Amino acid sequence: MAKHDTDLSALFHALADPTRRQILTRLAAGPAPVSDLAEPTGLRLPTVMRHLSVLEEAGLIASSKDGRVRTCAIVPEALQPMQAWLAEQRRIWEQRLDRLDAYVKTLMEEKPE
Amino acid sequence: MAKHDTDLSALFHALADPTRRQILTRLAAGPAPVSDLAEPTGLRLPTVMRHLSVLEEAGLIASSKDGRVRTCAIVPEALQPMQAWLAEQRRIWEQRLDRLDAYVKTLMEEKPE
DNA sequence: CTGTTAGTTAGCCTTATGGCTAAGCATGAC
DNA sequence: GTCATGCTTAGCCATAAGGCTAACTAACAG
Repeated sequence: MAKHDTDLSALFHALADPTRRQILTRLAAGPAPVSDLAEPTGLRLPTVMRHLSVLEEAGLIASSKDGRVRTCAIVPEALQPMQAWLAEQRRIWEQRLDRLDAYVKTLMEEKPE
Repeated sequence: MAKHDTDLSALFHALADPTRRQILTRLAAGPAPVSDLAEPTGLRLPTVMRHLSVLEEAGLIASSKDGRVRTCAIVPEALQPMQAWLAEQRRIWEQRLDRLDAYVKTLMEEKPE
């Protein structure tokens, strides 16, 4: 599979955790040091550190240390690959929507589980 | 956290696996039985079955059994929550883009790792 | 220099994930 | 009935994920 597949996996995986999405939302309000990010999660620093490195490896955040304080910030372009994937899928999926719509409903009525 | 947070986690998690994305892409071409989905993955049936149930629990596919054949189909609306989350994030993130843009670049130059 | 503050690293624990084989259970073909 | 087919279930294994504590390092503050 192509390289951007790896990117997508890392991206989706990073976003699959509520704590990490919480951190991102917090960072949307502006850059913040690690401790500030940790506080509202109720988790310990080392745990948050790992969430941060997952986010950073996925390219969703960038960070830099000034003195003993590490400041983190979101990287807005990071969502782009996902945006692209989503747009492509919706394009394909919706081409078949009419055909599928009734069909899927039939499936779900026949056998909900 | 809200209920749709659980949904989002399940959704992102389901999409984080390349095999599962491959299956979805295959299904975009139209409904298919389990065996047909398994074949191009090179994985064993039970393994594929588990991928399918992850996809189904995330609401991304629906399936029904006719005789001994289970047919699977995508559920296009399933991407909607993700689409909504993405749109919202991009909205917030990009509000700060000007301010952040230069800042993040500074961070990354200072300390790439 | 001593003490606090902010991260960091190392290492442990438990659960989840992703793969497998082997065996089971329907259904459809003979 | 018997047998192949298509899915299902059970259970094993290795690795990854997400949490923790404890101990260490690097700045400031006095």
